[in-house]
Order: sequence, then structure tokens, then C-alpha cells
Amino acid sequence: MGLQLYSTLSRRLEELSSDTVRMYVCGPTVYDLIHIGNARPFIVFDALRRYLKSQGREVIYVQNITDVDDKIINRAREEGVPASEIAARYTEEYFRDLERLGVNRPTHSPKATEYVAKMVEFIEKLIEKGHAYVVDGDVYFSVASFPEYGKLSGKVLEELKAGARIAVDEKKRDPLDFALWKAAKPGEPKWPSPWGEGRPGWHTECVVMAMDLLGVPFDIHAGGSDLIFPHHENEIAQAEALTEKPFARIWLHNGMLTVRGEKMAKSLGNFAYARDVVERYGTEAVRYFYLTRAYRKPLDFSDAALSEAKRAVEGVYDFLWEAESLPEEGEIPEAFSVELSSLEDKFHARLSDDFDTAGAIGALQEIVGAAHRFRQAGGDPAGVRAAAALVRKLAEPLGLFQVERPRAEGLTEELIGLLIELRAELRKQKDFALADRIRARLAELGVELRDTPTGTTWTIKGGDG
RNA sequence: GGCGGCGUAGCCAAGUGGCAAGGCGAGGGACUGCAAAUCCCUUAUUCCCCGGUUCGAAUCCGGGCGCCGCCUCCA
Repeated sequence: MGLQLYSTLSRRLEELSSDTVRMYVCGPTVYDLIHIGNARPFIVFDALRRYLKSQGREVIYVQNITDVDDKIINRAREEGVPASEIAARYTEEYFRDLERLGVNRPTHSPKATEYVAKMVEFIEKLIEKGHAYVVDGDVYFSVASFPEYGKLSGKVLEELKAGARIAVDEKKRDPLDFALWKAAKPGEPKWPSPWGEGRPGWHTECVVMAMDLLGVPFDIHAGGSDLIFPHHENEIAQAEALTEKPFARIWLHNGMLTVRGEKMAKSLGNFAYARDVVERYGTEAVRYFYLTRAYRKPLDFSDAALSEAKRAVEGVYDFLWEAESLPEEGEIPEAFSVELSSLEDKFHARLSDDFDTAGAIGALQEIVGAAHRFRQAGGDPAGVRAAAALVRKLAEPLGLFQVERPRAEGLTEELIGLLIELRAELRKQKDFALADRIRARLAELGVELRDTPTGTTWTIKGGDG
């Protein structure tokens, strides 16, 4: 099964054909809880990973944890605790949030602090090769030593230099040079190095970890579009300057989550913590919200959008749980099979085209609609069940629609059955007041009744977590 | 200013050369004792605007307008 992905580097679709896919996704800096915008790449690329697996490929998925950084140090100062404590706390919270978001754990979650020795080695080699230089215990990468600098972001060196927004640092030979190693200031976390005690710069960790765990070139490097420059540009410069081989083949970048059109960011104060959003709308509504928009486009966060996603998810579950309660009987007409399989093809075709999850979910919804019509037209339960099974199967890699219908305990279930039986009798006797009272009281208890031509069915509401 | 991207119904949104997916919402109808759910019909002769290419364009080309991201830490 082919899969074309739009690479930022080549600016066109590229075929991903490897049987073993090595992918690297930029992870969090653990100085605070992640906000819902941070969650976008985690959800989207997790879905991509699962889809690749469902195609029978092996996926090695690496996502770093930046546990040494200015923001962590600042936070530690504010709280008067060691930076390592802040990092440990938010690393743990990050893993909890992944779970809440329904995101599978990466194959590897390397921490920057575990890679300091390897980063030092890496930086030494860059210095030897003439791509980096030492100034007062700091080490900088020399952008001028890598002629291809700018190829990812499409930036031209001369124009960057002309830009007034680049801070002038006396120590740098060139304002565009970036720090590979920072000399420790008093009270900061520090590690020994040939240039004195200090800590690694942010742009280096991803390179060293990816090279160590995946080797180069690896298949996919992904992250938010705000990382294209300078972060990913700098990664490419370091890695390729040293190895003289391509770093990553395909570069994927997700669009930003916005709020009323503006990027969601901690610094703008317009953010919501991921866990609070999940708490309010449920895991699947959040995933559905993200996956019904092309991952490369910006997406606007709002209560209305999340509520809509929640309703849409509930609609699909209504269908699934209802369908799965039908008896296993009857025939699946040829015409209906054909319709289902053409929608299945459409689903895969959409995903193969730059992982168009929104189009694919559209196909899923079409399956639901087709099944409703089939049933309405008097189709056998077997066909409806087949449609439900197909939805389950296709949605699995997206991390959607896998929740089983909530059931009550044995006795409770029988008691509900008894109430339904009594109510049916009341309805027959036209005692609708009492019949409606049973329905209303059950609804208050979270049991929703539905009268269908073939009898009354029930579901427990609020199943999605 | 440079680079990248976006502009499709009331709202969200897929589609990138051959009759405009899907979701949410709204209105009408069927079913029902009622309710819910479901089904049917209606809600874009048209895809920001203006030109061009083509038998044919939302889709390609040129020019506008508007919005966003990056150029500084940032998913």
C-alpha cells in the first residue's frame, strides 16, 4: 500500500516505501504541563505511526524529552527547587497526559540529560571538522561552514543577516551561529566537558538522539511548523555537516493550533492545558477534532468546535453500539458488500494522500450513513453488523471508536430488562404516564431507552472517557 | 521586508483538470401514544476577486485583496 507524504524539505509529496519506518518526533520541554496545542503533533503523528503499523510495517518511534533548558531553570528558581525536580515532575505528567490523549508510548523516550556525554563527543567532532568553535566555554556552530544552510526553511543567509530581529551576540563570529554548548552560570545544572562545565544547547539533542537510536538517514522527522526555523534547520546543519549524509528523508510539520486565529502559546496566555480539555470533552472528541482537519493546516480551537466533535463521536457510537446489539443473522447482499468495500478503498486512498485523516473520517461517516440506509430499507442485521465491524477496523489506527458499549453488571442488566418488559406491558395498556416515568427515571440513572419497531433497546450514556 | 501556507454552504471541513465528500446546526416530511434514534427532502448553479490557458477549472497560469505562521524561546 503506497503512502505519499508532503515533505517540507522537498516541498512535494514523497513516497514512503520502507518496511521498517524510523521516525523522530520532537517532544516536550518539561517545565510545565503540556497545553492542548502541544498535543497536536503527539496525536497526529501517533495516528500516523499506528496507521503504518496497521499496514504491517515496523515503526521505530522516537520522541525526546528536553529536561535541561532555560525554562526549566527559571521555573526551578521561581519554586526554589532543583531543576531536576521540575524536570522529573513534568516528565511524569507528560506521560500521564499522553495516556489521557490516547497516545501510545513512543518506542524510545530519550532524555537530554542521558545524552550529555554523547552530545559532548558529537560537538568535539564538529569542532575537529571545522564546523564549530569555542569562545569562553561556549561552543557555537558556524553557519557559514555549511553552505546548504537554509534549505529546509527556504531562507537565504544574506536576508537573515539583514533582518533586524536577530540578537547580536559579541561572542559569535556570525549572528546566525547558534550555541551547541553553553558554559554554566552559577547555580545552573552542569556537566563536565573539554570546554569547561556547562550544558548542551537545545538544537543538538535531537540530532544526537536520532543518530544514536535511528541512524542516518532515517525516514521521517516530524514536529510543529514553528520548529522549521531555526530548530530543524539547525539540526540539519549539524548532522549533515558532520556525517555528509542526509539527516532525515521526509520532514513533516503540523500546522498550529490557534485561538480566534492566533497561535496558541503559553507566552500569549491563550492556552488550555491538554488534560483540562480532555477532562471536559473526552479523549475521542479531542482526537476527532484534530483528525478531522488536515494536519498541515492551522486549526482553530473553540468550545463550539470541540462540542461538535463530541457530538459527532457520539453519533458514531450510537450506530456502533446499536448495530452490535443486533442478532447475528441474515445475508449481506452483494450490492451492499460492494458499497462497503468501495468506501473502505476510499478510506485508504484518503490516508495514502498525505495522511488525509479528515477525508478518511468522511469515508467512515459514509459507511455509517450507508448502513443506516441499508437497515432502513429492511436489510438483514448481518449487513449492519458488517458495516459496524468495518468502521471499528478502519478507525483503529486513528485511535477512534474502539470503546465497547458500556454494559451493566449481570443482575443490573436483568433488572433493566425487567423494567423494559413491564414498561412494554404498560404501553400496551396505554398507561403512558407510568411508562414515561420509567423511561425518565432510567434516563436520570444514565440508562437511555429507545423504542424501535423491533423492540426497546437501551444504552448507558457517558461511556467515553 | 523575506520565506512558507491558507481563503470552499450558517459554522467546521475534504477535494487540486471532468457533474462540489463528510460533520455540526437549521427547516419540512416519514416513523412514534409521546420522546429519542433513524430515514427522506431542503440549506454552495458554485468554491475570496479580476483576467488567462483548456472542449472543460474550486482545481493550472498571471495579477490583486484578506488572514495566519516563521524569521527570537515555541508543538
